[in-house]
Amino acid sequence: MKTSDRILVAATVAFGENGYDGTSLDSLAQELGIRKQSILYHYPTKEALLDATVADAIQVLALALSDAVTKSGDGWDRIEKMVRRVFRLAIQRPELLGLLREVSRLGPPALTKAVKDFDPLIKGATKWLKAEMEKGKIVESDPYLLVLSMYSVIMGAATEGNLLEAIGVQQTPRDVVLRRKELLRFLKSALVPVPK
Amino acid sequence: MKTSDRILVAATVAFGENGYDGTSLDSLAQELGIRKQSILYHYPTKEALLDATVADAIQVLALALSDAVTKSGDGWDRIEKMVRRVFRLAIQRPELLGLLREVSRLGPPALTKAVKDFDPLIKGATKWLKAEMEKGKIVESDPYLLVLSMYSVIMGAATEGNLLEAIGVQQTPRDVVLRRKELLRFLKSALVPVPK
DNA sequence: TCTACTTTCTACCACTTGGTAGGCAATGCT
DNA sequence: AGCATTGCCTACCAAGTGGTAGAAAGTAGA
Repeated sequence: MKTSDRILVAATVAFGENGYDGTSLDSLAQELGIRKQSILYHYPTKEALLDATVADAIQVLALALSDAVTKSGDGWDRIEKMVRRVFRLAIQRPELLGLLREVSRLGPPALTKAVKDFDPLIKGATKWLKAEMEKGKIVESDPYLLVLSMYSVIMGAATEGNLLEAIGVQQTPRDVVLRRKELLRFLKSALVPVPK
Repeated sequence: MKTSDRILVAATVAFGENGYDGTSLDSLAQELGIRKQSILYHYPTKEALLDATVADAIQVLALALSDAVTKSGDGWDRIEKMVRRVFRLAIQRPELLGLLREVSRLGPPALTKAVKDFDPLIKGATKWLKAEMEKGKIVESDPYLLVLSMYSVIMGAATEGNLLEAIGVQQTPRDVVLRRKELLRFLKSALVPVPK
């Protein structure tokens, strides 16, 4: 693995879990067994490193989502597959979603760039939801607000490992499955029209 | 207002918006027009200051919730009033919820203490939900998971001001009301049993 | 082998961090 | 008045911050 990629991965984990301000280039370098100046060779500033991790995280997320889209039908089936896919990502690489949340807290300029990368995804989802609503497969409502609601639900459920641990909630795979199931029931009852 | 209280308020805002690591005692002091050492007189360490802000935030939140409880009936009415109350808090003092989210990211030891303060609230809510389920006023499901789901939904909706702003979503009072309405519809369809 | 280029390193630097030591004025009690 | 306590201050400090300058080591092509 190339050094620049190793740095990227380690930085994503560190920024996602300890926050941007909570991560020093020195500690990052130590973790990687290199000097801080080697990091600054590949990424000229700490902020540039952050931008790179965010762009990468969004790309990974977009890939996962488009993968779920191609492998799903329409209506509720697609939403369910997307949620499952994101949950899998949240389990395999929790730092990715943590990083995105961190960026939204940091605000501009990092957030502005991130949103630019993310916008096509949101636009696509909104358009698709609108079409599904017209077909009667999804409950009529503001699709934009719906995307945002779903985003926050999924993000919340996927990034609360720390909190759950502190509360004393078990974190076995079985429990994660249960929580995902509950979340899906939640979403389904809110999105799927009641057959008359 | 006592200096120690002024420090507490300013620290809550700063920790909630810029994060714990993103807030320096110097900048905090400058904002208040005092010296850093005056802060350290009232709160011996930065961590002690954090603990104080968290304890205060939880107390405010608990008060708001118990207020909503006393002014509400049962079943869905109570949930709706609680959500409205939390939303009002999120608009008036967004830093409070931001701080709680920050603490859950920071992990122990701050999180451990916070959870200890928070636990009675969760326990109470769980117990109440259970009773309502038995009365058939709320959909049957794991009350514990339900509390957590609701927590993340509300928290997400309430703390995403930054993100919405970056996306370009309007933030006028009217828009906030719309989002709250959408969230309530979301929760209601998931929680209230369909009358047969 | 010489040379050009890439990569990583050592050596610094100015600045900021949380925290200590101790002084000094105001306040209130005896 | 004398005196202790409270509250805020100045003066420091050791450690850590992101970042610069430039040397050394490897690598590949001529």
